[in-house]
Amino acid sequence: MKELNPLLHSQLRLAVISILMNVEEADFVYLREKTDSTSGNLSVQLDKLSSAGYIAVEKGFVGKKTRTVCKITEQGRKAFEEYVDALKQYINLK
Amino acid sequence: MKELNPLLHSQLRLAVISILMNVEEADFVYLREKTDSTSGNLSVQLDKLSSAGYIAVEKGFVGKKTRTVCKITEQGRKAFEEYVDALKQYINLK
DNA sequence: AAATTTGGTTTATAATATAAATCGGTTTAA
DNA sequence: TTAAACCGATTTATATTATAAACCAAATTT
Repeated sequence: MKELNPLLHSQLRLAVISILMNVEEADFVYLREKTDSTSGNLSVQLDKLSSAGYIAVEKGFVGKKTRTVCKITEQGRKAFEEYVDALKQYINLK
Repeated sequence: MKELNPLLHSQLRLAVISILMNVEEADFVYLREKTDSTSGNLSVQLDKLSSAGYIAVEKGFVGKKTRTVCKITEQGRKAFEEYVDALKQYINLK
């Protein structure tokens, strides 16, 4: 049985990647709301995804307020697709 | 986003349940080989599945040797199906 | 200008997964 | 026989992970 990439096999990180697969980009606040997570948890998990090269994180400003924007990378896309592929072995999709 | 039942969202437990979904029953040694896990790890995870009522574990003998046989329960089946259902939200299947 | 809110990071704690050590019994080989 | 190696499995110790609590700097509100 194929292994399930542990970086993606985590509810919050998977949710983030899943969202980022379907949008051009998403900011911190949006991700926090969509995933219904705490800022601390999200921050940590974004760091992990970013360190792995699965997402790109850019910090900027909107007016005077900071804004952290995330985008999935090509590597991230690939990892996600492989993860889904491995998962199919477990959940036996028709 | 629906939550992913943490009891099933674990590589080894998911593998076990996935196997048990497709066979009438399976013994400890078979599960250990199929999942390529250690006895210790498997034993712990079977306990958790069993305590949750997701599998039924029976200890018996084959000749003089002990044999631990596992079967998925109705509850386990249901939990697995719900898990797969929730997962679909994340992996966006066509 | 104090209090509150916003966007986020750091750090402490709780939960989890995993492997190492151990156990009761069996078979094998001396 | 009996000691060594082996088998099926459990217990326990350790490493890893996830999560929330506490915190921080800047902005906004009162």
